[in-house]
Amino acid sequence: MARTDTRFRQAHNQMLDHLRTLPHDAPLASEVQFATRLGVSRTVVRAVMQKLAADGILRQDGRGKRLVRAPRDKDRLPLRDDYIGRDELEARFLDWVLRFDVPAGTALNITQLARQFNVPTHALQEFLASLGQSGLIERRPRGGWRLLGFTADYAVELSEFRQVLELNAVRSFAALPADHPAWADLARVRDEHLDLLSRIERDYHDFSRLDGRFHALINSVVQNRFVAEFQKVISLIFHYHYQWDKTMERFRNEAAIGEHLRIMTALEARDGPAAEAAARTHLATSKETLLSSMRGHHLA
Amino acid sequence: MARTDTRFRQAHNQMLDHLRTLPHDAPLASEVQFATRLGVSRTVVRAVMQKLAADGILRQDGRGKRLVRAPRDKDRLPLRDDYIGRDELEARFLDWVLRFDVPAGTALNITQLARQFNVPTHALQEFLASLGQSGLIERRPRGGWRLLGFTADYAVELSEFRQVLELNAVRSFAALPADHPAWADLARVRDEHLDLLSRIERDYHDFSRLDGRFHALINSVVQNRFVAEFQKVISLIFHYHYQWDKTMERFRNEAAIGEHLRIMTALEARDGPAAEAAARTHLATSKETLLSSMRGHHLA
DNA sequence: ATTGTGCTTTTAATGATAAAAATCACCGCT
DNA sequence: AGCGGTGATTTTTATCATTAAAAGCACAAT
Repeated sequence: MARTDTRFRQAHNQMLDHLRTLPHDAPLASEVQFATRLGVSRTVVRAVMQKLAADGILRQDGRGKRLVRAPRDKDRLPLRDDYIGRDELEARFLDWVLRFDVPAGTALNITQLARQFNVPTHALQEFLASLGQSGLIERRPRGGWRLLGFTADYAVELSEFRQVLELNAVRSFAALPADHPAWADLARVRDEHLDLLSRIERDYHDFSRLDGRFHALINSVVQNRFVAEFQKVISLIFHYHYQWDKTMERFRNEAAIGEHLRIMTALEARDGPAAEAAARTHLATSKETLLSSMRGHHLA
Repeated sequence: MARTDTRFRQAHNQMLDHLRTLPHDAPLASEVQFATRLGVSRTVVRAVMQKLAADGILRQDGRGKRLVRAPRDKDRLPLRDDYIGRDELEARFLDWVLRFDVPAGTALNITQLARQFNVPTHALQEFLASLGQSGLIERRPRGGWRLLGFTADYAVELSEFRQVLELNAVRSFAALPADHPAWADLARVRDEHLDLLSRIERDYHDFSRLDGRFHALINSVVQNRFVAEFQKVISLIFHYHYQWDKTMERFRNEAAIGEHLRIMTALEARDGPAAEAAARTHLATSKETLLSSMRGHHLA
């Protein structure tokens, strides 16, 4: 077969919902209006109209379209469980790779993966291609894909790259003019750190999100699409690993809060070099945590 | 139809070439040996063998395969002009985008582009997806692709990103131990600069390649797959723009050689800060050149 | 002039299909 | 038994025809 008619079915059902709100024998809006309202092309609207006319729900002659009878529940078209979207696919794929510790060098099987993730093979192909630049995946010369895998090497290089980007961001941050809105954000995030620190015993789990916000803030002062793109990969991977390594979690998080605070204090004092040094320390810790988490997971 | 049989045809012709070197009635090697020699799977070898047997060129019963008659020229299978490879596609695509100055926001037409570049639609899809991270291209929500375009913004951000990476590389370079092989490479590249400078009047065109080698050398000391990946994009784009902006080319190149030499002198003196400063100057010039080249091209 | 509809053309997502690779099963020889 | 080979079968992936959806065109009605 070809394209799914999911769009048609959804539009059809939405149209039923709309018709139900209308009084009997009411005149209907134009095709273009419906098209924009439902977010589909006019072709789909026309197909829906025709179906509805055939089912005796409305009558159409030219532009004089009218409601004939109220739609019933059995008029709805069932829609098969749809394919998952791109973001969902990304999440599931990374989860699979990282959680099951797929060995480096594994040849990926498109068909099998496509079934596993419930996507058409094409979508998977495209997804893998888009992952190409992240260095996790490689195209085999004679077709097929190979998972390069999330190795220790990879983690080291990722951390170093992260360090390059983030130290640069810290330097830029320290040089911001006093009236830049980022300073207000920084004060807010600092308070959140202090707040979390006061109740760390109980809520140490909340650190992961705060960590994400902190690094996002630091990097936000560098307006650069390439940096932003990589930041996505980086935060994704670090985020995933934080989820597992539960050893010493409370301790690690408390220490990390301290390191964050030192960076922020130095920044607020406009002391660039001190901020850079503090950031360097923090990133080193972060790298160590990532590596040890990998070692632990690998032995498991 | 399905997969092309290009592989089969190529293997077939290669096999003919091989058979021609053999004496009459000679016994042939095993299928596996041919498979590895021709770089294809055994299935293809068998298909070729069968065809050759059907054409009366060889006789096969079990493992006793023998040459029956020498192959003639008309036994060769014609192979239709094959699809172009990935690198070729990349080159052509960038050439198209940059040279024809395709306006930002243009919706790309897969089918048309596939015809234009002589690739199957699928290959193009995959290529566009792989370009996703480069920020030149965007997936439209309801299918299709949009060219974000090579705008001034893009050039600025690319240059800044390049600066972050390359300054980091320069710092690493200055800190290398004295016995690192990169120092020898540096001396060689420096001599090449001096050499080109002495004959700049005539050979100023040769600078583009030397420039590429210089920056590649600087970045080679950072062993990082992410850096390497981006370096590819960066050098590609800068390379393309160098090709057009012919204004003042001789002057620009001479000046650039001087800037390169200053960086190298500082490096050889192990003066990190001086090298960084020189690199900063050079990258600023480079950025200006790129921007002005774009302005010139845009008005044309 | 604007808004709407009927009809046609174009485009891209999907599944079927065939080529190629990988795997299995078995044989003959040492 | 173990190695090197062939025959047959089973995946697996690149390509293409097909169809839903979008875009475009011409004209009618207000």
